[in-house]
Amino acid sequence: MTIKDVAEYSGVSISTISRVLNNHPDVREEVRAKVLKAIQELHYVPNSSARDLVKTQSDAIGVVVRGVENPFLTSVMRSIEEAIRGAGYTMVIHQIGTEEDEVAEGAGLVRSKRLCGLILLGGRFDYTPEQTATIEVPFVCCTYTNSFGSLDKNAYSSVFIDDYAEAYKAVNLLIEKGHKKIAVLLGATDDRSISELRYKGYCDALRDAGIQPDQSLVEQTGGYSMKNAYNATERLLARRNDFTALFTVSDSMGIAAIKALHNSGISVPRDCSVIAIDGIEVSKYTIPALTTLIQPRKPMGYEAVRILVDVIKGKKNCQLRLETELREGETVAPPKK
Amino acid sequence: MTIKDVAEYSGVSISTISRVLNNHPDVREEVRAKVLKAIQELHYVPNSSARDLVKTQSDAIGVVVRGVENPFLTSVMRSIEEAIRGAGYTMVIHQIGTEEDEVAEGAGLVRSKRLCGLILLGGRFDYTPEQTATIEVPFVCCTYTNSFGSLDKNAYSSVFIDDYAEAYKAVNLLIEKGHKKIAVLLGATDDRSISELRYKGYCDALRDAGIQPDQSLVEQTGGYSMKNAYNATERLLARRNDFTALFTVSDSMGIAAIKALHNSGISVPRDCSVIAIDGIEVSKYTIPALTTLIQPRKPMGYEAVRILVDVIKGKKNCQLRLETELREGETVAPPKK
DNA sequence: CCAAAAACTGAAAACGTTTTCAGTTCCTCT
DNA sequence: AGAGGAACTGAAAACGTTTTCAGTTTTTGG
Repeated sequence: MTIKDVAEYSGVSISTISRVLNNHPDVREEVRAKVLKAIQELHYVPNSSARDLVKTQSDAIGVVVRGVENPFLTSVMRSIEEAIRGAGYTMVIHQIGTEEDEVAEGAGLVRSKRLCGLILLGGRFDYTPEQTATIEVPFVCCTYTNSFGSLDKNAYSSVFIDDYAEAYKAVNLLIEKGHKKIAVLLGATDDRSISELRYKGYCDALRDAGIQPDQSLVEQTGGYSMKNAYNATERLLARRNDFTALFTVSDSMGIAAIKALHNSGISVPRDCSVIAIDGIEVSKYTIPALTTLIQPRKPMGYEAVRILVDVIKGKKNCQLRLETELREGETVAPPKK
Repeated sequence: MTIKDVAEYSGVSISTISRVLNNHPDVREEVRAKVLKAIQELHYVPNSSARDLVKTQSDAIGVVVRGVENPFLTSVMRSIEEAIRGAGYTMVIHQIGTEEDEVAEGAGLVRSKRLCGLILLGGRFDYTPEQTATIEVPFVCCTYTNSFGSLDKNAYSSVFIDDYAEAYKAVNLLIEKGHKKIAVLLGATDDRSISELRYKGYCDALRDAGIQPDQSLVEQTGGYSMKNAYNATERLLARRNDFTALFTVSDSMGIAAIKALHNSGISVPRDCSVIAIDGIEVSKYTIPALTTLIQPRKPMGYEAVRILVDVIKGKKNCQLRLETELREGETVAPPKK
């Protein structure tokens, strides 16, 4: 069942069928109707391989995602899929492990699958111009800080939150409640810029409040899994048990930390407040419900795709910063005195 | 950069390059080495559109997933992606809404993207022979009961758990602890077979213990979201508040139900025990940790892909039943007095 | 009513592979 | 040394589209 069959069936040439399929204006309304009817009746479906071949590009958008163990990213992925499908494209997905591969794998995908665009989801983003040049199609970096450092703004697009400012906001909220000994759970050591920036936000919030940051209140989880966060909290507790509040860089980490605190007989928020960043669904239903800065997951995905499609269609690259919104849960309270 | 360039560069014909690329035996070792070197040096990447066109099939496996709001499915999806990538295929993903579309959308995908196989993830599975015939490639149904009813066993493959037996197991566990008034939270009304079968398992477990099932202890959530489950629990509580245990058909629902119970002043497990089916990561870290029957998520995804690839390569269809494993959490206790 | 423009249509080339078929070269065995 | 076969290679067709270019029909304006 090819375009040729449709042509014969409806008594016009192959070219006309193709024109109808691609909404070219040069087709008489009458002919168009006839062709559409034929397509219907024959249950014809165009062969996208053939189309891609001549167009030298497919309608597939690649999504390279790093750190799928974080449910927050899964959630963004879902909205990306919706948006991609809504825009008439196809989504090809690719999870990756270590960060270094990210660009390289993405570039490989683009070349072999003739992708028309790429979304890099979940990693840091401070690639070199050489690295980004290997990606030959428009791409959007989604979630997490955009480090504008080495790259020409017009070379890429991104949708992101300001990790520094959001961390500052979260920690400041704890300070406003009266907390002074505030611990922090940072992510993997390999996602430099995110942890670095959020750590910087944490430190600056403390300093601006006249509190000297204390290294022994800082713990690296070494990965975004809940298990890692649980263990990190135990390490932290083994070292210090006098902090009255804890800031974690993801909701998952926050939930695991609360469990670890609980298992050590520390009640949240009575003995220790907890605040996180992400705003995943489940953290509304934990006991106590997590207080967190909600990242706009849906908009993040939608905007990433919208921007990508725009750039594919010829518009300029663009960088979009989104803001979090506080969701007051039940894990933040003033410190006991 | 095409195969032609590689041919010229290495001084052999196009056909030979193709043979090297496809590991045909008829190439002298010396020539093969020369060609591979050329490919390396030119950074040649084959154009899969062209390849797919002549092969009349791509290397893409479609995954049609229904009910992504359930984190359990997301988790299976991840293992599917890993397996697909590991087997050298590409994953094309497609979320769908209502069940009726499932087969139709899948079939459409197959035809237009020339998929070489399909995985139907998360829905019930009692399609008619006519429906399945529209899918022209091998496919595997993954997760949830296989209703062998109308279909020839050789027409499809599946990886599933026995919803009836697992529900029976869960409820029986509560009965063994001494519970008699056991409520149940069922899923959406439109996923007939799953809810039906799990409901049947629930009823039979009760009857076998000499307890008459009671309609007023049964509540439909009308969807797998946590919000739905929370609301359903409130409806249930408005009607009855004398049940001592609750069985929910997913972990997410269990977590939301516990929150609803908690907010009504009912403590789990002191006043009410809860057991669920799924075994997602986060339910280990809730307070209290959820007692649940773990579905083997990783094996489920891996096996689905393994079977699919086998069938693509010519093996017979196969139906694989997996078993759950109990994870003792902190939400099940004997009833008060 | 004619010329020119506009609207529409078809033939054929092109996209980059795989694969068949027909060689050609190189062994191996008598 | 020559025949027969094995091993290897290349030319060309085919896959199903899109698109260019040229041709035909229809419409418009004078």
